[in-house]
Amino acid sequence: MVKYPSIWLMGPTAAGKTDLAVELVQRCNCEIISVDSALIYREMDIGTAKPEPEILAKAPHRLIDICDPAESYSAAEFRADALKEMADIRQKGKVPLLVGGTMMYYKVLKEGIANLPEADEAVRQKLLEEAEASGWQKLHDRLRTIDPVSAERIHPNDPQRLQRALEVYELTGKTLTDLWAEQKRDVQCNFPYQVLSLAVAPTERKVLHERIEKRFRLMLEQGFLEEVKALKERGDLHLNMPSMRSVGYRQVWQYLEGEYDYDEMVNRGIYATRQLAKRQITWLRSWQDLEWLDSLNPSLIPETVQRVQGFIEQ
RNA sequence: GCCCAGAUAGCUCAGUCGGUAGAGCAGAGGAUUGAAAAUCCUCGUGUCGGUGGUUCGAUUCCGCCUCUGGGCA
Repeated sequence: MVKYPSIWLMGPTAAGKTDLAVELVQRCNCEIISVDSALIYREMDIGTAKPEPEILAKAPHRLIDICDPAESYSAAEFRADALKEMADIRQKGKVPLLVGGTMMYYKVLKEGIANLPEADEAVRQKLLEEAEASGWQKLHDRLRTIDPVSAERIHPNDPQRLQRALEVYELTGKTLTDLWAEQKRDVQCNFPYQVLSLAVAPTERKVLHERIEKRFRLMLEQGFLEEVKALKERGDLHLNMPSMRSVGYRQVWQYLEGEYDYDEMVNRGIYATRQLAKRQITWLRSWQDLEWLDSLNPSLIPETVQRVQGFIEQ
């Protein structure tokens, strides 16, 4: 099978992915696809560190501003959307440059995803009510009887996965374990791209922490509070929606609700961002064939341009 | 100047009726299949402010000192 080239620029939040991508897209024959579960939302610009309109004008990003904050999106939808965008870019004779920090999206894009039912609000609500009435442990016990393999893997304290496993069974009558086995059997995951996996990050964690703090404070100066206030005033958004659970948005929302004072909100926002970065790095540590780039390397841009051009030409 | 209350993990604090101590937060490591910026798991040695005394043994009791709150002058 012919494999087309694609560049994946990964890395933790605040590492400088966007800046590097903007340089690459201007010097190499590629187009950007955003791989970011928060940039998909309209009306969420400051807190997501969405590139400015002027930047987007010279370096267009696909898959940003594709959802309303009241909507939810998923890794499976991302896979379909990204494959479409990649094919489109390829047909223009260019190379897809995927940029972002949502590691699960990358994983699902490359490895495929089982044919599972999509989220069902009614079923989720029912399971949630059951859990509130008799506890998640009860639901975990039930999962153990219908799908012991999944029950072994999913911790009783992990409501999200527990709810999902039971939801899938409720909707299909099949267990997650069986459906995953079907996915393996099908092996229809013919991902037609060769990937250059790059990850940007400062070598030292301390440096990343400083950048995160500085950026969060800058967001507040740029009017992050007002942005969240406006979202809150729409009246149709809630803290249990994926959009409003995003790092920073959740903490500002809770501050606006009076749950804690301003300084506490700033601290919590910074902590949440650092913790996000840590989880992203955990994904990257086990990523196959990853090439690390140092955010602080003074010749980061020319070296990366050269690496990317070399990859595209081969 | 006097009186009272504190001083224990990076932060906020609990505790030891005398046998060298533990929570939350932070931090670190890990997991990750339609919410993934989500959700979850694991990880706690620190001159218990300093210094003398009592004691087999003091972070714990007593004295003095230093610092921080609060009160009285």
